[in-house]
Amino acid sequence: MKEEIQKSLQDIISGLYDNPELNTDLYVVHIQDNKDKEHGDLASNIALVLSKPLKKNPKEIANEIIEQFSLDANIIKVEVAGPGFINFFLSKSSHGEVLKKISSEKKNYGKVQPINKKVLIEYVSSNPTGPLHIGHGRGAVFGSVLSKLLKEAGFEVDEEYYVNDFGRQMNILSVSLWIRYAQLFDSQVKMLKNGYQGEYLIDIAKKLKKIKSDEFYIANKNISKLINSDQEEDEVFTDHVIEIFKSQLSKDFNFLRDFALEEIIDLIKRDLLDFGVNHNKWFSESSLYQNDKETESRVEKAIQGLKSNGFVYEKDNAIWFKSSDFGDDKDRVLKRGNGDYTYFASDVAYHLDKYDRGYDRVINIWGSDHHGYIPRVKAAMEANNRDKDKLEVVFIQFANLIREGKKITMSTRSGEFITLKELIEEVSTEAARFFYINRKADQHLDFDLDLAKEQSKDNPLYYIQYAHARICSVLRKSKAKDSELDNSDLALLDSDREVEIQKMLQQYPTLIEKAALSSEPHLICYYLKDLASSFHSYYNSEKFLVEDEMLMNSRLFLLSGVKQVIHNGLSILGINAPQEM
RNA sequence: GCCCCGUUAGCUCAGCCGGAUAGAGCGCUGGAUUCCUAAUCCAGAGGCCAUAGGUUCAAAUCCUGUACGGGGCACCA
Repeated sequence: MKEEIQKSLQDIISGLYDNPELNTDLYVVHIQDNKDKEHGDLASNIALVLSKPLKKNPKEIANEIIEQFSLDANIIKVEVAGPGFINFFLSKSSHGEVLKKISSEKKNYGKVQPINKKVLIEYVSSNPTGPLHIGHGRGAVFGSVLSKLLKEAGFEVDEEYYVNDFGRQMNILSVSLWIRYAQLFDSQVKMLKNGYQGEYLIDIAKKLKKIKSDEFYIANKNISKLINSDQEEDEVFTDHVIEIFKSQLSKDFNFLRDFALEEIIDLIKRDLLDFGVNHNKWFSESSLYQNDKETESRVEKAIQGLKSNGFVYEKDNAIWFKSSDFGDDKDRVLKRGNGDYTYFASDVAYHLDKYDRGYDRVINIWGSDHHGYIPRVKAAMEANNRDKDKLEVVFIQFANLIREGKKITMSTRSGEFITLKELIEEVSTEAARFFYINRKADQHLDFDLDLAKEQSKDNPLYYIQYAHARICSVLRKSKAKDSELDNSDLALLDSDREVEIQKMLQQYPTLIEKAALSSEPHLICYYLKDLASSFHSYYNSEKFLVEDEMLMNSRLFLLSGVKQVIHNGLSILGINAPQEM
């Protein structure tokens, strides 16, 4: 309906005012939904916009336009109001079209035809050194909902997890695992101060013991003494221990590392799956460093690319990238003085790889603490002759957990964090997903654990789900068949509440499109709350199982539309719409 | 110092690609259930949209400054 009005207005103004001085194609007619019923259903501000270029009174323009506008069965009245708005009044029966559409499209209502565009969303990508904790939860939900949303908007989506399985932290993880393992034989062995303290490594150590018995321990027993001499958090000492381990265990050290890595990734994958998060691609950082006999690794190639464009230099034994040439605060190190590549070096190679895989959009979902990181990555893309604007980064602000009105404090040090798994066990996957996504991503979020568990209208998720369950219940009792509802008389749905609900249902596809384009899935939550609220009002004001079968069927038809849209919206959030509660 | 983000009802927050009288939930006050799920609904009170300018026919919305609050600025990952 909007599109039709827009088109005919566009035709009218180009007919009336188009001339060599004024190209009316430049003025896009905007049609808005009106809040106030007095103003009709839809309105256009085009006369106000054209007032200046035409040097004419907007009301006069509006009147000229509506003279040319022809009414039909759906658009029953048009008028000029206020400073020059053109208001459109729709017939009550015209609102019912949306119900037929929903009824025929069902799950696909709101879905856009494939647009043949590919998008890569990289998210979570937490270090594989321990299980996911609640700090990762928000990004995880956001990424998975955005993925569903973009699929709904017609994109082909890949969801990727970048595994940081390279470098020093992997070594520390291996050492930590060995210590946990050694502790199974000698409880006197102490964990490194800088080691990974979490208990999950004990479980993994037990598994290791099952496979290797005491083999690794006996052969390297002497290291325990060295470790126990660790008294303070000294990075140099930690590196020293790593070196000893590497030389003494040699091949076994790699085994240890691979074993720990595999176990932890397994843990992460299980947690994500329980949380409704499904990455279809897992990208290993260390693969960027593999080189075939003939070619250099992707990291070396990436640096070579920067170098050949003249943006690399050497200083203090390190290799630097001149990111300051592209607006970054300062230059960044690619390869440290000790010969190690930095994380940034990996990231340059990784992003080049993403670009070269042929996506139309590349989206990163990062914790907001990484925002200072954008300039250098974009600089690296630019320096490699790639379009820096292709990379979109969404920042996720941290979430606080609130219990009994108070913030729960955590320290990631020493492993005292609440895991994602514990959160899910406490409040359920669905509540956790909803509460994480319910707020704009770049805003602080207070996650109220008590509210998430509450079963009342104060809990917005229950409120929405309850609306769905209530409708299911009515439909069950009515025993009405879909085919009967399809033939109901839509003109009977003419009360204010009924019209309002039909309008809301009509807005759903626009909402999905908007949420997808702006990467703002929280809009779905707000929409669903509004829709549920309108339904609950309606439910309390009308009776549905009435004698008059035509009336009953038309009302039930409306309810089934609401039900379908709640279902579709929740499914994008990865949340179930219950038949009963 | 530099860079992000915020400031809207007592509280928690929507709205922000400019549109007509600024919204929701909680809390507060008062009401609704012989009936399809009261896990619900209805009504009322409650606002200089931080502040000062600017752009515009029109600003909570766009631009600039200021104040206050949160976060970030590694040869870490």
